[in-house]
Amino acid sequence: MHSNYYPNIIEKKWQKFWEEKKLFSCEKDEGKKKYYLLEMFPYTSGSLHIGHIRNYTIGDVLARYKKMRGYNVLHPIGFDAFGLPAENAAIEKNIQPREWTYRNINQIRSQLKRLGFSYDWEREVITCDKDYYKWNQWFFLKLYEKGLIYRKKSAANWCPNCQTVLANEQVMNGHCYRCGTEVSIKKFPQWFLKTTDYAEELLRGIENLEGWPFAVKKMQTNWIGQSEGMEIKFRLSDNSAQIPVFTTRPDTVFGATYIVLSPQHPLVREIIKKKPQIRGKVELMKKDQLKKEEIEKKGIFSGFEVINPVDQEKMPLWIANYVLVEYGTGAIMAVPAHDQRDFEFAKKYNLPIKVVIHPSGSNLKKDNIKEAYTEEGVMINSAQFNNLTSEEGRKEISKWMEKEKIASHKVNYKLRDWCISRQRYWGTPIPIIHCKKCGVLPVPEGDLPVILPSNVKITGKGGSPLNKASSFLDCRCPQCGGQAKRETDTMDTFVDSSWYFLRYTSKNRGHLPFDTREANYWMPVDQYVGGVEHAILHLLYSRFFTKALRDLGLIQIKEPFKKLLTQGMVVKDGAKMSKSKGNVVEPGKIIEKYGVDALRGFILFAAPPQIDLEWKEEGLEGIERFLKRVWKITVQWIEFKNQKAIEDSLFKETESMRIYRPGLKNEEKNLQRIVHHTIKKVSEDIEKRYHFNTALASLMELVNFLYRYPHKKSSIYREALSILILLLSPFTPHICEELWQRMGSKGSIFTYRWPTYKKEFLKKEEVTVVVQINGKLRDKINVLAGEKDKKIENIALKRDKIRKYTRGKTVKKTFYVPDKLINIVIE
RNA sequence: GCCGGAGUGGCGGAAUUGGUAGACGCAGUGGACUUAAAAUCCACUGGAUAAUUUAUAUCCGUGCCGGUUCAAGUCCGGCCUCCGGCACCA
Repeated sequence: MHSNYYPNIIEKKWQKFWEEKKLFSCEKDEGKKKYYLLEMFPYTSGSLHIGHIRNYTIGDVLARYKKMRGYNVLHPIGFDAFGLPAENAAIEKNIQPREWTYRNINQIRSQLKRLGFSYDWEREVITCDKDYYKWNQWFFLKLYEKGLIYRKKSAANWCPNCQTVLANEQVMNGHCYRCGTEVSIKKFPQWFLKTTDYAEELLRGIENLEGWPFAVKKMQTNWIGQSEGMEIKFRLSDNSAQIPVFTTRPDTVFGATYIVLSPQHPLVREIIKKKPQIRGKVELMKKDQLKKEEIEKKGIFSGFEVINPVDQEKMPLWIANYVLVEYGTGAIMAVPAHDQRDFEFAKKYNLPIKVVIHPSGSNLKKDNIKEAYTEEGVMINSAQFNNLTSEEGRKEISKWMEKEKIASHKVNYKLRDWCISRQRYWGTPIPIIHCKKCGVLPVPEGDLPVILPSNVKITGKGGSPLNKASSFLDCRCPQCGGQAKRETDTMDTFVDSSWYFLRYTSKNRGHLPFDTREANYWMPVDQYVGGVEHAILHLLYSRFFTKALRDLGLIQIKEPFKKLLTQGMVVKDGAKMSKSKGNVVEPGKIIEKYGVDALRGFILFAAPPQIDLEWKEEGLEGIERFLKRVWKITVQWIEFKNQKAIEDSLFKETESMRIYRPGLKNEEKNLQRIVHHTIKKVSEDIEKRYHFNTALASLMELVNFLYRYPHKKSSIYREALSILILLLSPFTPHICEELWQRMGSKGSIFTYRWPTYKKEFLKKEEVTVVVQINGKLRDKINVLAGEKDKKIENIALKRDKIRKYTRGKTVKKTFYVPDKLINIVIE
């Protein structure tokens, strides 16, 4: 046994021990309180970097802590393995995506094991395994049956040279990332999940997510984007068609001076039939609108007129690029006086402006306004609604329009249905068959999984690779038995990650995606830890999936993640660590030099988890120093004792250490108080605030105190030491396990209970009270704790330093904060 | 433009409910140990002024301006800067 601290030796030893003893594998146990801790599983595009390690270290501290608190902890891990990077690697390195992916998985898995995280490896999930993606297909069928999946034409980025679809991140300034050709937009049928069916529930559910960061909830709320208003029916002056429009400002309806259709609005097709001369312009506008950069407003006059149903006024009908077809009704009423966009458009095309809202107390003239007045105000030019405030106007006009049957109340969402089609190889094949005779048919459940063929050539050119794999493509129609073709789209990888947390709950899951009884025991995830970049999509899709699966009767919960912790990035020299910036730190080298515990300690100590972490190697040295100090005082103590004495004195009880004892000497009482204070501080920092940095700081203070403590052979010192090791163990588990065993324990430290503190031992007998004169610190006095304010005042007023200030003045008032501070107000 | 978040020493950060601003650590300075270095240990370490035999004393200080309060990093009003999200959503 070495008397020096060699992290690499002890770390490997205990990692092996934990794995062999299956210390962190868990089973459903109704008699025990469960705790499901989940970290976002790694994407298998390379090896782990410091950011991952930060994520998993945060989770690991919580998992180990909860275990010591007596919870039945589920702490699983897996691999998010489908996706575009594997195809890119296939093209660049001439390697099969599967081979490349599994190589990465093996690499990451061995990294995770070398880091000693407390995972239950028996529950591992790999999303590109057929046993996993089979269930993506199965859910697809179930949701299809329920009418939650449909197919429609939709636009995608298209490279005309490579003849392939591009993901947004493959489009660089409007050009193909591979060949540099200008990217165009192509429309073709794709598969959609009806997330909008759940828009309202997804929105309302946010309110109940008490353990989620406010910022994430806000982002999801904005993303769902609910707005309430009226749908008003305008009609063409020749009565040939109705044009419903959505507005959140029915109070401005008398101010509408023209109506605008999106170029993609269905009515535009009818208009073109009657006015073929605008066809070219409209087609051009449609194309322009699909581009992201387009900002200049452009319009085409349709030649038609529309009647405003509230006053029968006629107004022109325009087609313009600033109206989106996907939102509302694809048409708007334009109120240039009170909407900035309409204002700009009206100015450009010389359209009338009609003021219907005044700022209260001042006048607004249509000829001299420079921008739209979008605030609240008082109504004018609005018939019987004049002189109402805009707020009242909204209510009254809405009521009146509903009565007149010209409008109805409407709630709109920005949230769109989720397009899950990807024209890619490395993903879950969508289980659909296209038959010329029978049409679009789902693959029968018994035929699942539809296996992704291997040895498909990935070239990055000429559409989806599956289109060229005839063994995959050709099949029999499940209905007529004739020749048919398989769907070649694969699923968005976000489908994989929308339910993986359910899969983890069951160990035996051969014939089901997960065991419902297991899922009902373990779910919801009590604590989810991951990057804030997933604040919207992944978390929203998972919430959607959970609700959809609940409606399929597969689970009982409404929300998948009870608490969410979003950790900050790891930065170095002021920039996010990335290969392109050349500031990546190689974790393997750090571990070799300092050990896993020092790396964990640094990550946890340098900043609270929610904020960005600045990588500084000097900081690691500081933690290493601290760990050596812990090592030194413990090993020193062990050397004082013979092994027999250790066994006799220690670890008789598995509950917390005794360190509560009456009749102690002063310095012992001091030690007792500091130990109890540290227990409280560390427990609360972990549990209530995730402030691991301050928890470690208080442990450092305890170590500093123990360093100076004179009676290193006393039993209270031994108890303090063992509590220190227990409190430190979730943060730096390996060194603590080693020291714990050396101190004489037989079992793992993680089978011991977390220490608890007693309030009575937190109290000081003597306290330092700050004396302020008019709020400024002037003196400090040491007094017995719990003294009355009058007594403190008397003592303070007798002090020389204080008399200097009070001489010749009168004391007006004093404020006393018990055992802390007295403020004497003079003159 | 809209919606969030954040600004504290040379640096990372602490101050949890309005009550000693700067815990803990890094870096730095001085000293001990050593033939020497590393390691370790001890002390100091926000700024300014005064004093220095000693102790210290006074003022300033949490992005800026103002307010509330006996007391403000913390609360209120108005700005500035940075970071993140959304963005022609009617």
